[in-house]
Amino acid sequence: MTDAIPKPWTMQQIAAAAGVSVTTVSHTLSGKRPVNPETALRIRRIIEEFGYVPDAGARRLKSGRSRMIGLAVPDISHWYFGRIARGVEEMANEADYGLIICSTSNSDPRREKRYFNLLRTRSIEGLVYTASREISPTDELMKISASASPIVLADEDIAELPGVPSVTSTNLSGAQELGRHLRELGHTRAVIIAGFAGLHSTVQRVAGIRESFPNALALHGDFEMQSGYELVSDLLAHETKFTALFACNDIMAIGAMRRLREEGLRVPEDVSVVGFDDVDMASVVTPGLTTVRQDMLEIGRRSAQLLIAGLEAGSMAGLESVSLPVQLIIRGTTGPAPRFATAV
Amino acid sequence: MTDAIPKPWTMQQIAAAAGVSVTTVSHTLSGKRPVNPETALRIRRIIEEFGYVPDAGARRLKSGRSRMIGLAVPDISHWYFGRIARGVEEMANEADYGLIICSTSNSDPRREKRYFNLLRTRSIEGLVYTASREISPTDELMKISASASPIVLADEDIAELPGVPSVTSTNLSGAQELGRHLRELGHTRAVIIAGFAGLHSTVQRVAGIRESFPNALALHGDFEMQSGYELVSDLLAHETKFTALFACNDIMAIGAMRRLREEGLRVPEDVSVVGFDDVDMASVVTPGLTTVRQDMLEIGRRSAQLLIAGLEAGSMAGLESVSLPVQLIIRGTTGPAPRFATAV
DNA sequence: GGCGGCGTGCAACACGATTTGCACAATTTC
DNA sequence: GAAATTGTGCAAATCGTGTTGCACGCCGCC
Repeated sequence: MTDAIPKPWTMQQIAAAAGVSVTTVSHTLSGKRPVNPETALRIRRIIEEFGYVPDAGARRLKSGRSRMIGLAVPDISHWYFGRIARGVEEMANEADYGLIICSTSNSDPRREKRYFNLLRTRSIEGLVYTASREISPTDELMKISASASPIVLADEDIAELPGVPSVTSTNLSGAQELGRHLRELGHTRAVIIAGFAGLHSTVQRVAGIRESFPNALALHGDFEMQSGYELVSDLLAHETKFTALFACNDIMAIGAMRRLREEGLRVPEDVSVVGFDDVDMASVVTPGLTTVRQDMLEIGRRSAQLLIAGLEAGSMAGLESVSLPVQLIIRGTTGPAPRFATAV
Repeated sequence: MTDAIPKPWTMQQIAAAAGVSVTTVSHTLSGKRPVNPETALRIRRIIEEFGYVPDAGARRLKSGRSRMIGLAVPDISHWYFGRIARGVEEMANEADYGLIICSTSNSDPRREKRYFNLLRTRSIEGLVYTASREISPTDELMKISASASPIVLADEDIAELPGVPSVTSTNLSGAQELGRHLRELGHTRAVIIAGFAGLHSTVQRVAGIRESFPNALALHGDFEMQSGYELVSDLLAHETKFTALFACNDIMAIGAMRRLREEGLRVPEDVSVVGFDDVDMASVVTPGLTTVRQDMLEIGRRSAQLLIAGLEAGSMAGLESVSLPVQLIIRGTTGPAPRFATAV
């Protein structure tokens, strides 16, 4: 055991080295009682020399506060959730909280339970939760939120959880703007590649588009590229006629574009395509994807802010949900509706 | 305080409700001593009913083990680091460890110190560290690794840290393959958009390319898209002649392509472009980017595996660094060298 | 019947940091 | 000069769990 993992110093040892009691050491650190400046200096020097840091577990046990919050995301390797994570991390750091990120693998119930247990074991004081599919009433989330645990929903609103504040984008108005944009270009037939049917955000986006295209055909996918690709295949197999395609997120839009192109259809000359989110890829594909920009970083920040505010207040009651503005980004995938199509 | 944050149950309370001592409750949970099956059942029922979960902090304090590991990444919102994170998370979960992800904001020293302190405070038992820039000898990392703390380097090898195991890709052979590929296409003049000069991975990649293009011009960027864009601008401003461009990562390659295209240069007809990593964007841009695929997920997994093995063994000594194979992915950005250029 | 062994449970301590009550000295105040 | 105040430090209790030493009752064995 030449390279055994080192044991950290205890306050006891520091006190012994300085020739004082642990109380004095504790007080020099917390400043809750005056300590002789001379003694304090000696103690500080020894702490510095030893590289002593108080044990977090013991501290939490005594104080009841872990100064840690959690973030549950379906898949941290998605840019989209990565941005949220970064926002949460920024705010947490600013408020001097640590962050535990939990990848729930698209809401695998076993993992989810595990992560909610972090809340029960007081490893974390609160949780920022991002849902990727609909919430069923039997969910662990329902149980834990019913107990007034400190939870904030990021990026998704769940009607079944009335006491839980949320931070979302104004999905409806974003989709409305997209609809109007397509309308102004002369489009009359639009299809929708939607997300999960039970998600509030999806419902809102579909509703927004339908204000301009009341009877737009809507197919439901899973937000992944493959899904956009396959749903377009289905549409083509049925010779469905459309000049505009709205995907509920950019990734599906990009998958859809690929399939359209394989079919010999040009974007935007034959079909205009729009997405939602403005992920990093959206500006990189050619032509650039017309979409709606959500500020995921800000969603993360505000969620953390809300959660921490609740923690400091000792209660989540009275926290108001936030809805952030979105921005229409017009790039190259939208153009005037082709003549022949409007004539069909 | 109608919605005050609820206090969890203590083992004490469970014991009282079951009419036994805490010892008996503890033993029914741990199984370290036999408990009357009848009593055990009663206790288990009450635990279930109350939703009791043992306090993690107290447990750690007593056992000395937190069953948590940390992951430090420069920016969690990058797909690249997100993949690593997911791999680490998968393995950690499998081994029943929790994961704390720390975004170091491109190695902001203040944050880094904060995260290394997680190690010192025993909040985490070990750390998977991914570096984004060179390590200077004064770094906090040097200090902490000198104390034989449980650390594994993911995605980067640091020569100055001899005792710290690492998990990397075979950067050299990947770059060699790229070089040979370009050579076979008839290219003779290549430029290199490199990464940070102090990174081992960058050094290896540049060396690999130079085996085929001994005097390739090398410019250093920061791995971001903007940097690829700007360095190509510099090259163009000097009317530098080249028919092949190697970027040390895909993102810079994509930035470079954008600038080339703005200049009216076609990819791959006028200039062949290759990247490194095979990020998700690489297959989405048109034409698809020829690159070298690294298995970031596996890098994450193996790093976590290595770290956890060290933790279970009680020592990091004797753990061997891992080098994972890479794969050449030929897409549309590479083609035969143009005639006129080879004649220059 | 005495003895050892086994099953079962309890009281008490340990983990490391914080906090409270108390003691002792030095100083100030009337 | 006695009393009150302030500064400084210690011992001990506390947080919730895990573990150890010990006790009690029951069985079987000689």
